Amino acid sequence: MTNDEIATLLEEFADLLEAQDVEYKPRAYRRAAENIRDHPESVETLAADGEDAVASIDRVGDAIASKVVEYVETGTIEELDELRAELPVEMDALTSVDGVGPKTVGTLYEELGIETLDDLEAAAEAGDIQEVSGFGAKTEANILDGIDFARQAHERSLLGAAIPQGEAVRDYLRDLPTVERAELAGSIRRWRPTVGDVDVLAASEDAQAVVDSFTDWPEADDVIEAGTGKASVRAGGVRVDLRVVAPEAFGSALQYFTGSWDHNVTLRNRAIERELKMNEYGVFDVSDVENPDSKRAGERVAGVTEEEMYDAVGLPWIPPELREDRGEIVAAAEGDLPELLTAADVCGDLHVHTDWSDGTESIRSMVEGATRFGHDYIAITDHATGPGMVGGVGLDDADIREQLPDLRAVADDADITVFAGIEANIATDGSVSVAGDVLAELDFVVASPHAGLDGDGTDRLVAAVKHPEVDAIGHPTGRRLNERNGLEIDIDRLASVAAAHDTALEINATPQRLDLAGRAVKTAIDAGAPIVINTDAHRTSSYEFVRYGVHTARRGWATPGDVLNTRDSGEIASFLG
DNA sequence: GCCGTTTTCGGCCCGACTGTTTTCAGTCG
Repeated sequence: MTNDEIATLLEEFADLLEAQDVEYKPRAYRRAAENIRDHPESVETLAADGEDAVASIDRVGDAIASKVVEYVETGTIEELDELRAELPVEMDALTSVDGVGPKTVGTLYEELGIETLDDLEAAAEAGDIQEVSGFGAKTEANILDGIDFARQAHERSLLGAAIPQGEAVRDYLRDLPTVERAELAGSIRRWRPTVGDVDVLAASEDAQAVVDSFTDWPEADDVIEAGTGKASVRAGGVRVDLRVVAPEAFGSALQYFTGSWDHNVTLRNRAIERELKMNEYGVFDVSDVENPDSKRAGERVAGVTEEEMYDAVGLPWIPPELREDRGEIVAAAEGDLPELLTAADVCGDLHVHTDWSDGTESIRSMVEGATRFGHDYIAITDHATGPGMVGGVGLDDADIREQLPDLRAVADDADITVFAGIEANIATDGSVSVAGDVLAELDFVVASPHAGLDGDGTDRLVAAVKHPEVDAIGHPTGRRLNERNGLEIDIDRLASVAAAHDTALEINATPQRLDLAGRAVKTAIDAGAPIVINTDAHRTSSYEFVRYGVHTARRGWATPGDVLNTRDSGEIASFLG
């Protein structure tokens, strides 16, 4: 039972309550759900320790904690079942239709008995929906339009898919003569591993012209809505939201729409303490204002740039990746923000495959590709055979010894340093799939879990960390975004052992993985464990994924000094020696 | 239902857009 599962259940609870016009509770359930989903430990495990342990999670109180424990123990929540019986609808599916929320679902069930997407489609096609009070022909047509999109997976998009789309629309907007500035905003600017949509912000004196050009964007498949200051389109299965603001409010809008929500709440409270009001239009001095509730009351003291916004509340600018309300505002106030690493700091890739295992290119081709990419060194780490290596892609000990002379020969010719390595498998008992004397002949050993990727993996990984020949743990949890959650790991314990044994923990930059995640990276760094950012490239075109790893590291507050492969090849060699 | 260097009771972010409305409700971010 994953945290995500529990969170989804609480969100259904919230929707059902909201459909019945219950006030405030829905928000309480949603905030609890969000914090449970993001909780670093397994909430199922917490629940075994009782309600108090669950209630220790922020925004989770006694009532919700007892429901979570009930769910973990019995597999069901009585009160939720009662709500479902009163409103027996496929809430998740129905609310994924654009413009349909819990209240609409409630009304359509009461009036027309609609329970499923199929019911909804049939009612819309029959013209029944526009007969319901409060609904009209237009609403009915919009619902019909949105059903197909809702049926297609309404999963969140991978950052690796959303970023290229976002950058394309951003650059398209920047090229418009009416646009002064354009930036991505929202979770994509914070580089969250998955995003619900692409948010883009533009500064212009002529909002209507920008909206018109945006809806004409050649890559847009469909226009969802278009107003005077904002518009939404679908492009390649992703929803892209545009907002246009006046140039003098670009900084405040960018700050506001970048979020996170919790970061902005903390920031806004800090503003209130200083008799300031902070919103998407700027920072306003309301110390002399009788009614500060109106949205632009008081003298405007900031808003053109983000730097100005933070400066107005006595803070330095905070990088978007840190804006998750995990202590960044306190750190900023005390001058303790980390000097985050950048893509330019990374000078090598220590996890690369070739056609000796499941890569698509030769050793030489991968080395040349890395050279063109600008790396100073790489480690060739083909798969060793072992659990999870199906179809004979993995190298056995004899294969590894056979590959080694080839590898050394390419290395001798190369313009960059080439380390001879292997990606060994970590079995469920923590053993490593390659003989110790073979590993000892290699320069770099990354050990990774590839099978049995559920349950608690801490002991398993700790055993691998302690192995004398293992230099790094690859994709530690084994998660694949939108597919599987991977191992649960006590990252505190793993990291402290890793620190003691000088074993690096990998941020695997493959967009489907991004493993470790930012929050775990921060814990690992705090414990003193070295981090290594690798692409796990199976072809030369994948070297560019390194930026997703870099920004994941930034989400974990990483400085260049925390990351192994910011060091030059000589320093790497001595780390390995 | 949750939470508190304003608080254990009385508040909960708020503005834009849409569609349906005679002044607003629902959705969304």
